[in-house]
Amino acid sequence: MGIQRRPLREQIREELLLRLDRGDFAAGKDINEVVLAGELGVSRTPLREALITLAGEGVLESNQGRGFRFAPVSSKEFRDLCEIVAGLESLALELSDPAELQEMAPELLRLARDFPDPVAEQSEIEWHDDEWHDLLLGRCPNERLLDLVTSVKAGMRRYTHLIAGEDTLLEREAEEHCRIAEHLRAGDVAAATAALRDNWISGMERMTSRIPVSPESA
Amino acid sequence: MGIQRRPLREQIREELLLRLDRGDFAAGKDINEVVLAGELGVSRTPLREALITLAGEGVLESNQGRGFRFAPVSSKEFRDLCEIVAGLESLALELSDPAELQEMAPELLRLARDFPDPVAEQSEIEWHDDEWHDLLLGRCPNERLLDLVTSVKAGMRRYTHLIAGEDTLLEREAEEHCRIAEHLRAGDVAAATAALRDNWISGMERMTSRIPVSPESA
DNA sequence: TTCATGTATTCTGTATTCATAATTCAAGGT
DNA sequence: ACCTTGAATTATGAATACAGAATACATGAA
Repeated sequence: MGIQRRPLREQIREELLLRLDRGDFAAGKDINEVVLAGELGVSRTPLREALITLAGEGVLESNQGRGFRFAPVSSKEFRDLCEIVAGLESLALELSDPAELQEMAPELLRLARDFPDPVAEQSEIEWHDDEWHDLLLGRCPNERLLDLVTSVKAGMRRYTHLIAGEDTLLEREAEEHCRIAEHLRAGDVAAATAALRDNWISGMERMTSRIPVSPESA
Repeated sequence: MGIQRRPLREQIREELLLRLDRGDFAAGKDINEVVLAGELGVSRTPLREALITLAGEGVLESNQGRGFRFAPVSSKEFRDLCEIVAGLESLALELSDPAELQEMAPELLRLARDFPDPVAEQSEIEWHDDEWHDLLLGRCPNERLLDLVTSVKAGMRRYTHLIAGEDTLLEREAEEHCRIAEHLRAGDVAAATAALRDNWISGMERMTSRIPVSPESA
């Protein structure tokens, strides 16, 4: 094992995203830096650095003099994010080597069928889903594109915990992953790309009804 | 006029991008925070905040214990960035209302023909080009997408000053803008999207020979 | 001469302190 | 009763201080 020596700001960022997944933070709620820094056991400096990073990713908003707040959720923004990720992941697939995609198709199919039990931990399900997408895109030679996908997906984390515990949605997700993998196995990248787009668009529609109306309208 | 009260970190970020356009910084060169903060007349705190933001946008790299450095340029990365921007701008165009696009086509055409003199300031040429693209995409309802485009383009600023002073390139750029605008005027968004993609891809090819070999290979 | 090792210096990463903008609350006036 | 105004409080934005890692340098041994 290697001794991990990473900047606090990165560890803090990840911890905050984890808490976001757990639904710890009320969207739209202002963040008190002193209190949060105390909870995390760090000083305000690296905390603020993490907050600034997250603001850049769209997870937080910052207003002059009023500090940071978790950006309120809205179905509009969620749809926007889905469109972006759909576009980016499709692009990544198009830029990948078709031969390599075909090569890893069986593995993708296996993983898609091996979807975790609906009773499994929510976090495990999400991890499995991320894993699948990461494997799918991993061969894309455009590294910046992959980084960008990761960053945009971080901005979607505010929404993922809203979908918790819907068995039918899970099954459909697994189904769609299978379909994508089968297209790849058949060597039809264009069809796989289209299916991937559908995967995000349908996910968007499935989710959109579950997003509470913006508490901003008050 | 309103009194401007913006965080120092934002002003610093812009100043650094400006200096980048001027080619002030040697790519790959380490940044000395104390020296740079002194030059800018600010303390290290807001400077570091700006550096972290720029690192998130891919303009800078950060290594634990060694601070920040301007990410070295490489034709590989430039191609990656062009692919991304081509994809994002195309997507933005597809998501825009075709009717509105057609409506503003004449304005786009006018601006494209009104390209600045080749003898004009490099900064003015770049400004004009950005302006054109901003106008083209401005009607896209996906705000997050537009923010993302802006952010990715910031990461390309390390490359723009390399193209300075090439008349033929300028002419071709203007030509391509005209073609895109004409497709829009004809109501053919698909053709305009394809032309926009070509605009970035050809820009990539025009530029790629001018990028010095990575000083990293040493 | 060259390589290794110990030491000094430099600079980053983090904590702490300070100044000022924003908010809250209470008192006074309409 | 309600609105305005101003003081007190709170929290952010920025500057400074501090500790430790990384680098450079010099000294000594092979």
